[in-house]
Amino acid sequence: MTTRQLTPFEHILLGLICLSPSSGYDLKRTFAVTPMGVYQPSSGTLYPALRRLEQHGLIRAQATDGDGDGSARRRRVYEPTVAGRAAHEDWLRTPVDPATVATDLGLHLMRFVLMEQVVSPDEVLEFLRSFADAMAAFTAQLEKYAGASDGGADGGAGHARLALEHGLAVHQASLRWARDTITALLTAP
Amino acid sequence: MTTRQLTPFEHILLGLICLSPSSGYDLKRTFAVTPMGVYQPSSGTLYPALRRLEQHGLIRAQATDGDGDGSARRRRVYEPTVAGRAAHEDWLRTPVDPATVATDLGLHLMRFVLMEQVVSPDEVLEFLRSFADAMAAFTAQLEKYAGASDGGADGGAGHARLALEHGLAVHQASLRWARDTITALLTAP
DNA sequence: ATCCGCATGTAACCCGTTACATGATTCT
DNA sequence: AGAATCATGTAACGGGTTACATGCGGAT
Repeated sequence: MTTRQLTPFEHILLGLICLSPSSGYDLKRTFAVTPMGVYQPSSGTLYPALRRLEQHGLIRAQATDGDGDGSARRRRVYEPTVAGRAAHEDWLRTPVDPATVATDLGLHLMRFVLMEQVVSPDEVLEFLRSFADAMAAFTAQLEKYAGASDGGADGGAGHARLALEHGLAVHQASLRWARDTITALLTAP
Repeated sequence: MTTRQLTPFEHILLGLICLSPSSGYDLKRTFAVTPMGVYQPSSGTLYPALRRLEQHGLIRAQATDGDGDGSARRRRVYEPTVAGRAAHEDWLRTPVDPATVATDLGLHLMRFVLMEQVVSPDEVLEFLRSFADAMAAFTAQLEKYAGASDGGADGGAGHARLALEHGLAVHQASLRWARDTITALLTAP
């Protein structure tokens, strides 16, 4: 089986199911209630994605147990298979790609969240260090742009320049967070 | 004509063409060279999008002028039509939707960049104020989450909590930028 | 003469969005 | 009984990604 690689969304679903077995509706509520609710997957996105994960053999619907009484509401509660857990941990351990750290910022944060209690604290620190390095390189790149535009025709007060400073401020905040988090994880267990 | 509304990418292309007439390749280079190069549109994205804009009557290929000599390289340089400029300015003037300010952060920044010299300084300030208000509401929401998780089972040191603080830091930086930019635009012409 | 960069496209594939459809269960 | 919520789906549509195709111009 060629196992075409999963989409980010599928990876996140798999991760949430590894966290605790869930039905599609559970996952929907998770997105709705938690701070990651900035993204609200629709039924048309969610259920087909779960089916794909199932067909790849990464998750399995818990036997609703066709017990005699039909009282139980029709629910498909998924749990990870062995291959599913392995794929998820592989994903968590994927090295940080400096080229994607700015575009896929939220995805990296999701990885960090899902790493808890799955990979070792050392690996978490290694992840954060790579993340910080990539972010530092990115902000340096932006600063180079800013420096270059200093002698520009518009004197450097145009909207483009201001927007550049927004990017700089935001990513510097991200970088600062990463460094603070590293030290926080080092001092406190 | 029903004029189905444009995608964000199409809006940005239209805006760049309004800035200065460009060919597809010019636009590609623009994305490659400028700080917005975080997104690198492929040919398969760019050229069909330009054709769609053309079919909507928003841009028009400058007559390459079928002059006698075939020396000129085959290039399609687009310029905005009257309807195109109107659509672009309408887009720039679209009120800030608080619900999308966090998810479509980059898009709002692009709007700000393209506003320069197209809409009035007053409108720019109004945009920034709406943006700042929406961002303030968003950070307040995140702070509410953070406060609620204080008494959580994990004591509030888990990765989820840390990731929440990342979001808070980043969006607070964005908010600070908006406020600083407002005052900067007020003091300096 | 050849290779690399310019310049524009096309086609398959697939995922996400939107909207609609369908039942079962609990609440009032 | 009727409404709202739970719960899972399907179908059409459109756009982005990837990969491939093509042809001309200048450089070595």
